[in-house]
Amino acid sequence: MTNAELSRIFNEVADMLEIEGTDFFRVNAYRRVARTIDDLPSEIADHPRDRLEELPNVGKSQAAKIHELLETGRLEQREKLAREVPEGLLRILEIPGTGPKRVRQLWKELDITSIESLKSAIEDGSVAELKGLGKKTADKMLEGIAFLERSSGRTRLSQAWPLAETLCAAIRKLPGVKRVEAAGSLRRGRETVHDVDLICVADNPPKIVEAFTKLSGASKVIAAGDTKGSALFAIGEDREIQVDLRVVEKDAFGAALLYFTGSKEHNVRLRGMAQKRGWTLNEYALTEEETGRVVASKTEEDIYKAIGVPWIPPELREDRGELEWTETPTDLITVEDIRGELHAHTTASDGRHSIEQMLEAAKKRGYSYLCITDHSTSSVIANGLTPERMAEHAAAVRAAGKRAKFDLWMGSEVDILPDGSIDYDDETLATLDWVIASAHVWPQASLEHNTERIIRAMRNPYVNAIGHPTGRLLGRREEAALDMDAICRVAAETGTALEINATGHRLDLSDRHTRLARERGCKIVINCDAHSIDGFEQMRYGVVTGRRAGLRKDEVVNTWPAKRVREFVAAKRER
DNA sequence: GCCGTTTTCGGCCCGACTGTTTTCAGTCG
Repeated sequence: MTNAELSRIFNEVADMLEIEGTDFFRVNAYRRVARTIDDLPSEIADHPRDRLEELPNVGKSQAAKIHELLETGRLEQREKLAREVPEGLLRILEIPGTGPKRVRQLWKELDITSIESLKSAIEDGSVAELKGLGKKTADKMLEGIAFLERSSGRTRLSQAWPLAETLCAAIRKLPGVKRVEAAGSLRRGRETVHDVDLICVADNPPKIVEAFTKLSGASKVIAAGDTKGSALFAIGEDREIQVDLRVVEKDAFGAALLYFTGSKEHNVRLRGMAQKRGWTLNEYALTEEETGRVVASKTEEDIYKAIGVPWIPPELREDRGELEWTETPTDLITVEDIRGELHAHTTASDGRHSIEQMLEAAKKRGYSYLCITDHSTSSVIANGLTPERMAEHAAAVRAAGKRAKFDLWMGSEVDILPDGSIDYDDETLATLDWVIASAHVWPQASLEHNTERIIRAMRNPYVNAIGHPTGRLLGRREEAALDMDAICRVAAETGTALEINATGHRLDLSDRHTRLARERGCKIVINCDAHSIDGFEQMRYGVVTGRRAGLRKDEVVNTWPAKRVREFVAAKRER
């Protein structure tokens, strides 16, 4: 049983307990276990069973449940709950604005156990007659159902980030606005976000909230108060995402930014540390409890400093030990550290732009090198290059680099075939400056087979990096079953870099796997896998993913000068 | 149900907003 499956079960048990009316804190304990499991870099099935209790938020009782699930694939408690709580209620719980109390009320008083029966009960007016509800609440539920049906799950960072930028720019132009920044999971760089949180300082808060709800792209206003507004905004062709704007006092900006950036767990711990000093921390300020004196509030730095911890970069605010740091790391990877792109396609295979156009785009970004890595023979759909076409392409690439006086490299994104062999022979590979090996098709195979396939590729002396190692596509395809620990060990041993593919729908490696790779001493390369000149813009998504793993500049191959990258390639070939 | 430089029991975040309420409950983040 995988971590993802276990975590889903614990969350499901939490939902069912909550609908049953269980004490909130007990319910929350299950959610915390789910999160702990979700965060683990390695499979919990491989953990020593007698040490489960050492995991945070896992006590005796939860350890026994994990054990039961791993041993039998079942959980007695969950099955008992499932007999009591109809499955459809879990779906109803997902409707925005509908929480456990309402779900329980609908169930007990109207015997509603599915979205369908809820819809008809709303339409015949019986929901509106329930105590504490009315027509407005019922109508909101209908809208919530519609929202649920057209926006499945979370939105990719690469979709939410540009929207946040557009909205911030528009809000900055409103009269009286002093400052506006994105907070929330978007600021923390999570691969997907649930909503967008914006924090704003302005002269006339209610006016700004109102103007915000009328911005272009706002499709529905959910709330508009004196200091807070919520609206749905269109994203892409058929998606919407909720955006919350909070207007705060100038002096409270730091406290608000900290509070609304989260994570919840980071904030809870930070508040605990403040409490030990007799202070309280909320979205307005860090305050001395007895006197009400404001200790700090204007900037995040002030607040952290007062509490006695260094400023923590947002991407690392996940309560994974960061509050025990004595100083802020100064060498965490940034977009400015990136010196070149080592994964780019041209019209020779499936890219949209020519060698020259890609070269110009790289130059424009201030890169000092670029490697052209078109597909190999087997990627037929991507117009992969036969060795003969590849040789011609290489000549064109090298000539273009010479003409432009730019350090343009010839490489390949070569397919890892199902048996782990490489699509070009060694003689062909030896002509290249840099080789990324990627698995593009994942035939149904065991974890052992998949792992062996990647490891075999890494043992090839000409393979310098593994592209998008797990093959996942956010919201569309699960990562392949792989023993990532073993892969990281062999990557470190053979001098093969693992890629963080920065493409918005990949982010593969994930932050979690990047953390594991760091622990195993692997080198990382952050690539845009650019299929057009716009593709280079995605670098920031890869970089924040790395930052979430605590990735340092020196651990990232393409922050190095070209000479050092060439030495990295040469070192593996000489082994 | 977990956790502990305040503790093995008693906390565990709490304020904004909405709707249905005449003083508050539910939801959300």
